[in-house]
Formats: sequence, C-alpha cells, structure tokens
Amino acid sequence: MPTSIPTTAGAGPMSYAIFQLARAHRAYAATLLREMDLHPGQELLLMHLFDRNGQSQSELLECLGVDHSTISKALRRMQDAGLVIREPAAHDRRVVVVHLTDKGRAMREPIATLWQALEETSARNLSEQQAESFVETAYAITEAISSRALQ
Amino acid sequence: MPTSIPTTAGAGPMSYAIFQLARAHRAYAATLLREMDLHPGQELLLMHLFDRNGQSQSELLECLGVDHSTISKALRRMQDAGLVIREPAAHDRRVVVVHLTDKGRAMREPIATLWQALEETSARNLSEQQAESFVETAYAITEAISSRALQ
DNA sequence: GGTGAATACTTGGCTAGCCACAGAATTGCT
DNA sequence: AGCAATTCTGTGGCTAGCCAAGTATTCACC
Repeated sequence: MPTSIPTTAGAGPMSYAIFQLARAHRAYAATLLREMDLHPGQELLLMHLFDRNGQSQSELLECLGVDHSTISKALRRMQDAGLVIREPAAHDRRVVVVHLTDKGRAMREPIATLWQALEETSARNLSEQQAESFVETAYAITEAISSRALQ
Repeated sequence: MPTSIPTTAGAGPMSYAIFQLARAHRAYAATLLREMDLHPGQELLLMHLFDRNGQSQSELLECLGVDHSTISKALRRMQDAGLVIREPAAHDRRVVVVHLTDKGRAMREPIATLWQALEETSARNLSEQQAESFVETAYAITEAISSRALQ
C-alpha cells in the first residue's frame, strides 16, 4: 500500500517494498535510539559487545558487515561518549580491543526494551505464521544478494 | 542464516532480519548505481520524474518520504551532475520545479535494467508465491510502523 | 492594506556509510 | 636474517539522512 510506485520500478516490486520497509524501520529505530542518546548502528556494536566483551574491531566487523572505517569512526565517537574504551592488544599491537564501560553496560536493558518495542510495532497485524515466514524469506533474500554480490 | 544474532536481539528476530536485509539490499543497489554514476536515492528521484516531469520538491518529498533537506541537497548535486534543472515556479516563487535534462531522461533504461537485476537477484531461490507473500507482509509492516511513528 | 501564520526551500552541523589511501605491525617466504 | 605480502587500523573525502535554524514568499485574518 505504497503512496505511489514509480512505473520504472514495475519490474521490481519486491525491491521497492524492501526500500520502503527499510526506510520506515530505520527511521523508527532512529527515533527510539535518539531517546537514549545513541545513533543508528551503535546499538548493534554494543549488543555484540554484550555477548562478548573485549572484541577487536575486525571481529566486530565480521558480525556487522559494514566498512572498517565506519566501525573505527563509530567506536571513536562511542569512546568520546563514554560507552566503550579502546586499547591496543598486548599480543598484537595492530589490534585494538574494545571494552564496555559501566555506562556502556548500562545500555543493555534499554536496548533490549527498544528491540521489544520495535518488534511489537513491526509485528502488529501479523499472524505468527506470517512473521515466521517473513523472517525466513528475508534471510533467503539476504543470502541470495550476498552470494551474488561477492561473485 | 545470519552469521550471529546478538543475544539482546533475541526478542526481535524480525527486526534483526530487516536490518540485515536492508543492508545487503542497499549495498548491492549501491554497487549497481555506482556503475552508472548515481548515488543511492537519486534513482528514486529520477524515477518519479520519469512518471511526471516538472514536479516541485514538495511533491517529490511526499513520494520519497525523506527529509526536505535531503531532497534539496540531492537535487543540487544532481543539477551539478547535469541530470536535472531546478527553476522557480511562475505561479509561486517559493516553489522550485524540477525538470529532467536529456542526460537525466537517458537514465531511464539503465535504471529499469538495474531494477530488473536487483529483483532477479533478490528473488532467486524464491517461489512466486513466496515472493508475493513477502511483499504483502513487507507493506503490512511498513504501514504498521508508519502509523505508529506518527502517533 | 497590513501584520502574523503557514508554506517552500536553503544552509549548517552532526552521524552513518562507502572508497581510496596511508601507516604500523605481523606473517611468510626465500 | 631480510624483504615482500598480508593484516589491522586510522584518516580524508564524498553522499545520504536527520534536526534545527533561517530566509523568502504566499496566505489569512483583522
């Protein structure tokens, strides 16, 4: 039920739907993140650190899948904000290990609440079967794109 | 089949899937756009102008759903690139009307091809019924988020 | 007609994200 | 041991996208 699908996108209804969904979802997440003084993407870094503290940027990179410079800059800002501390690793001085601060750790509950709100809002009006099938298809598409993009 | 879902995202599998899909889809679209010297988002502006040339920024805004300033800046860059021309409207000098140049019009076929490639890649490994159901659910989620975000 | 409100757009400032380049440290190979 | 290749990170420069503030024009109401 988009306001208007451009004619040129007629051959790509699914891609257009993904664009629209991505923008709405991202915008809503951004407003929720804003209330806790986080920027989009930073919550994902924190969440991976919740699971395993003291990861290197390369390890975080692998999970996140964004450019290394994006991670580098985001972590510097997060250090400035007092969320994490970066320090060179002892065994390999190229590596920068990232540790959560108390302030960073304190974001765990708010972030979990955010994800719940995001999920509830998104899944409203959806049956359980619909939601499950959607997630499955979303990952199938992601995989198709990823394997294609590499080749 | 994500590399690793953070524990904190456990309550939001659908939202996490949307994030992953959005990033992969956007990145792939960006590489395709790069080959034709376009930046992400500019193709959507062009596509709406293909359907109706000479729209004002406000009209484009309504279709796109992004911030005024984003449109304004993008159009200035697109004018610098020779894709469009902006000129004040005769009936209301506040309004800026956007017209395609020949170079802008020439992007129609390449963009249509891009959408086809994007769609084919995304829909690979998907049955027709799966794709259709996915699009339907995607719009249902978009709508749920949009109506929630406004209130 | 004149003044305040609404509309249309621009600009500045911030972050996310990408590419390209550069620097430092480690690894590997001869 | 020494030199090249690889790895890990940082920086600069660009666009997308947002918010906030500002400008100009039109509208609306007295």
